[in-house]
Parts: sequence; structure tokens; C-alpha cells
Amino acid sequence: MYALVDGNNFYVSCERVFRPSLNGRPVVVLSNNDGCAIARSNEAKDLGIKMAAPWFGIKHLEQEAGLVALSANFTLYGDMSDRMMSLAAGLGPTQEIYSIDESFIGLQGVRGDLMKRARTVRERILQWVGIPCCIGIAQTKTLAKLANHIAKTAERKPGSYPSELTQVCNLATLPAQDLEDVLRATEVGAVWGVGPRIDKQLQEEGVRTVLDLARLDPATIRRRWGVTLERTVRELQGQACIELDDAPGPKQQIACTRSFGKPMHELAPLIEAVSEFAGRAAEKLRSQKSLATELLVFMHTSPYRPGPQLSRSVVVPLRRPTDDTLALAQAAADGMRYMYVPGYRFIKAGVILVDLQSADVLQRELDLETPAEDEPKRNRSQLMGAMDAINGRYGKGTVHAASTGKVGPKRVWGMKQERRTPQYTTRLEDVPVARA
DNA sequence: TCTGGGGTCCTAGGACCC
DNA sequence: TCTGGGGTCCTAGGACCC
Repeated sequence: MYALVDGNNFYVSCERVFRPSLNGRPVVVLSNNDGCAIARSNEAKDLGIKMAAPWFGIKHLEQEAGLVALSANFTLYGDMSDRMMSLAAGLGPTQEIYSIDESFIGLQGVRGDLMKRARTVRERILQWVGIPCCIGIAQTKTLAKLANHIAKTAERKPGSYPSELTQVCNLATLPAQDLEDVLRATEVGAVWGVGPRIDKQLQEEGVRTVLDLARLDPATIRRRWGVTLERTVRELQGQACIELDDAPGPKQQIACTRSFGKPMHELAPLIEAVSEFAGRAAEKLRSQKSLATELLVFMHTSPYRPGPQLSRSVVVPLRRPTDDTLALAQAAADGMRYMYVPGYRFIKAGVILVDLQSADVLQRELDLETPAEDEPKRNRSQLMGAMDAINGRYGKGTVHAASTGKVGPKRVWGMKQERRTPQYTTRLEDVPVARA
């Protein structure tokens, strides 16, 4: 038995905690570069704003409908997420943090009234953290996701489902006939694992509702769509195929990619940008105690704009597996120099560290390394440790590779973030002050 | 006339997730 | 003027092995 705890309109809800005046108003949170909407309040959804709608296309709603748009404040959301997750963990013995705003809870061995317990956790998260959330409960993770979807929809659109399914929805205790009705009332595209592509194919086959999908034969599904969808169907039928992963391993790849505030056509700022991206990726790499053996650099022009298009990438092999910011920044800069061609307006670039391995099992080089040659390497890793400590204490980018250029909001390739809110919970200067 | 069978590893691309 | 970022898993096909 599983529960899924999921924050409602999470980023918007985080902002509302510190600006209650946003309650009841249409609010969106914009992606990096203020490009498009990545979170919407219910009021914004009611205005017809779609997920990932480009900002320039909905900006007119500021004037016409009182829409409020905020730049994404991921530092704030990450901190609020930690608080919410620690309370959600109280629902059962195991927890898988699945994304910034949702976690699965394993409910094995939980006794007593599950509904009551879930409502208590929900109330506690609302009161202590300020985030409204919904909880879905069922025999499998896919059904728990579905239950959560139903709990949310029932709350947002009264009448769409029986009212007792709002906020906390337990499909496991629903009588068979009621369960069927609920599955019949839910579109197949709402199922976890059914994306736009498969949704379209299923529709063409006449599979429109979750009930239609749940009644299909798993073997047929496997032949036509593969094991992934087969698992989904079995999970809808109550057979658990996807286990709770409460101790995920280290990441297999680490990326840092950004769109620029404006197109770049010269080499120098592109080198600065990818050097910085490599440095950020290296920090993440060190924090999970991994080493990279290869680094991929890419850049491309905007597919939305007219003019010549170009997309290039290059894999830079590293001489030995490393987590060193300077080595990775150098490799990224080399890769950029290698693939750069003048005459294009590049809108995005990035660095992806691939082929990661554990820092504990570093293979040394045969016969080439004497203790004397080890010395500078040890110094280098101490340098990285010092860098991480300083940046941890005084803020990101306090010390960085010189190749990233002068850090600051003025740099030519920097992001547009015109509507950023304060880091209420993680910067002393930004902590709200209460007046008597 | 006619040329095996069984396996692993790697990669690129596609699909999905939030 | 203007369209995000960071991941995962699966599959097919090719290279290679004995």
C-alpha cells in the first residue's frame, strides 16, 4: 500500500506563504529567463493558462485579469520542500522523495485509520509549512498517483468526483462499483506513464478512459507498446510492479544548462558561460562523491526564431576521472572553442557530465604516478573542498574559476529574472520581519 | 546450391516524469 | 523582443566475441 503526498501548485503555494495577498489571485511562476509559466495557481488555470505557456503570450493578462507573474526562486522552493518532506515522512515507515513537491510513502505495517492519519498529516503540512497538499492512497504507486490526481481534481472542480474523495483519496477502500465509476470518469492521459504520444495512440484505438486502459490485456500492450506501458496497466489492475525507492543511488549524469537572456554570437561569452556551467556541475558532482570521465558541451540557436539554425555538441574525454572545477571548466572551454562557428545567434548552451563513477574506486594510472606526482592532486582536492566550504558559507559563486569571467547580474549572457522574490528562508537579510 | 548460433556491450533516439 | 531545466528508463541496431 502506498500514499502519494503532493503539494498543490507548489511553487505558487510557496510564494503565497510569504505574500498572503496573492491568495485568491491568478499567479504564475516563470521558468528561468522568465520564459514560460511552470506553475499556475487555480485562478491562473481558470484563465486558461496552459503549462509551459510562453510569458509573452499571456503577459496581456496582467492588465486584463490581474495576473501576477514571479520569477522562479528555486532556493526558496527547495527549502520549503525539505520542510514539507520531513512532515510527509510521518505518514509511514518509508519515503521516496520523487520530486520537489511529491513523495511516495510506503504504508506497510501502518495500523489504525489510514484516512484519519492522512488527514492529520495534510493538516500539519498546511499549518506548519503553509503548503496545501493532497494525498492519494492505493495498492500500487500508479494507483496512488491516480488517487492523488482525483483528490486534487475533486477539490478544484466540485462535482467532478464524489465529494468524499477531495484532498485525501483512498482508492483501496472504495467499493468495486464506485472504483469503476471513478476510473471511467478519468481520462487516460491522466495516468502516470501515459504521455502525449501514447495518449494519442490509445485514443486512436478507442481507449479513452482509465477504465478502458485497465481492462486491456497486458500481453497485447507489451507487443504494441513495450514493457513500460505493460507495467502501468498491471499497476492499474492492482499488481504492484514499481517498487518504492527510498535510497536512490548517485545520479548517472549531472547537467547544467541555461538559455541566455539574449542571443550570443561571439565566442568569448560562450566560453565564460560553459566554464561556469561546468563549475556548477562539478559542485553537484563533488556533493555526491562522484567523478566524471567525460563531459558533453552543447549549444544551439533558437528554433522559434527565423534565421540560420545550428545545433552542435561535442564530447570531451577527460584525461582521468575528475571532480575538479578547474579541469572541468577547462574541458568545457576547449569543447566550446572546438565546436564554435561564427555567424549564428546562440540562445542556449550547457554542460552535461556523463559516465560518472564513484570517487571511492578511482583507478590509478599504471606506473606513472609516484607519490610526488600525487602531491599536487591532493592539494587540488583540498582546494576544491575549501571552495565548496567558502561558497557554502558566503553564497554561490563567491569563489570560482577565472575563466567564468566576472560574476554578477551584469554579465552579457546572464539570465533574465525581473520578478524574483526574496530568499525568505535561506538568507538572513531576506527573512521577513514581524511587527507588533 | 551452398556460409551458424548465441551472447554481450555500447550508442542513439524516443518516450516519459516533474 | 519573447518559448525551462534536469532527470530516468527502454529499445533497436551495430560491433564484437567465441
